[in-house]
Amino acid sequence: MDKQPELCRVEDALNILVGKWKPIILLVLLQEGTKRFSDLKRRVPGITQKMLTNQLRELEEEDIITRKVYPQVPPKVEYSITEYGKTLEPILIAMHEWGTAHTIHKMKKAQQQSHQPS
Amino acid sequence: MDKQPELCRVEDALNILVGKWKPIILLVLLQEGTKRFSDLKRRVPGITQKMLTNQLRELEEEDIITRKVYPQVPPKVEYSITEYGKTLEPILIAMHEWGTAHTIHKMKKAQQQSHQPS
DNA sequence: TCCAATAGTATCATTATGTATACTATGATA
DNA sequence: TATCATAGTATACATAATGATACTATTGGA
Repeated sequence: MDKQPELCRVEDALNILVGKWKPIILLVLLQEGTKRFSDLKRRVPGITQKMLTNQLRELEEEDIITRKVYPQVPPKVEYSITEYGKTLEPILIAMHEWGTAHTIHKMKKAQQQSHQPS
Repeated sequence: MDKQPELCRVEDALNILVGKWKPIILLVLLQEGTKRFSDLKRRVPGITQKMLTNQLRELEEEDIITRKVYPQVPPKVEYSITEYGKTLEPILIAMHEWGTAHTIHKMKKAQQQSHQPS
């Protein structure tokens, strides 16, 4: 009856980390602290306003970041990691390390193949 | 000039872990060992043959799993985690634990909101 | 001769995700 | 009065990911 739902909890972490832009947004906020919208946009080259807004809203919805609006003109909005969001840091770092090692792994594999053609 | 490429290595781990089905496929293979195609299909409810094939091919391409074909009729193909693939286990487990905690976090939040309506 | 079983492909439809571009509000400043 | 800046929203469009369904090859057995 019960289809091993416990195996699928990984998805919950994944859904927060994925989206082409979330990891880098989170790493920037973790490593560099609170940032305003336009600073984030500059810090994440290539992202469109729509996607940045979109990803920030999703992260806010999950309590990973907070959004603070200053009632000024021109507008000022600051985004920060929450304490809860900081609990993701070990995963982010583990993934970052694995990702780096994996990039090297792939380079080595590609080299071997160029030395030993089929 | 250089746009902090090191921040994006997370993506490499992510690209292997994501796809709606990869985490559960990997967890099944890690926890239950070698499995044939049809067993995996049964073990991952809801996946289509196309997606299972697709995800397995991508994992194989990255050296995370191996594919062993037995020249029989009807065909028999076995999939296993590689030693290299096993290096993903800590991340998978960390994500699984975080995901479980996060599910609880969301439940509590939902409860609070039902007790304190706006 | 026809069917069953396994491990797939092939084709098309649907959704999700991402991009491009234009547009808005406000008040300070030129 | 026109222009700038910020933090968006709205709209249309393009591409990629996923899903549903039907189909294939092989050969031992009914």
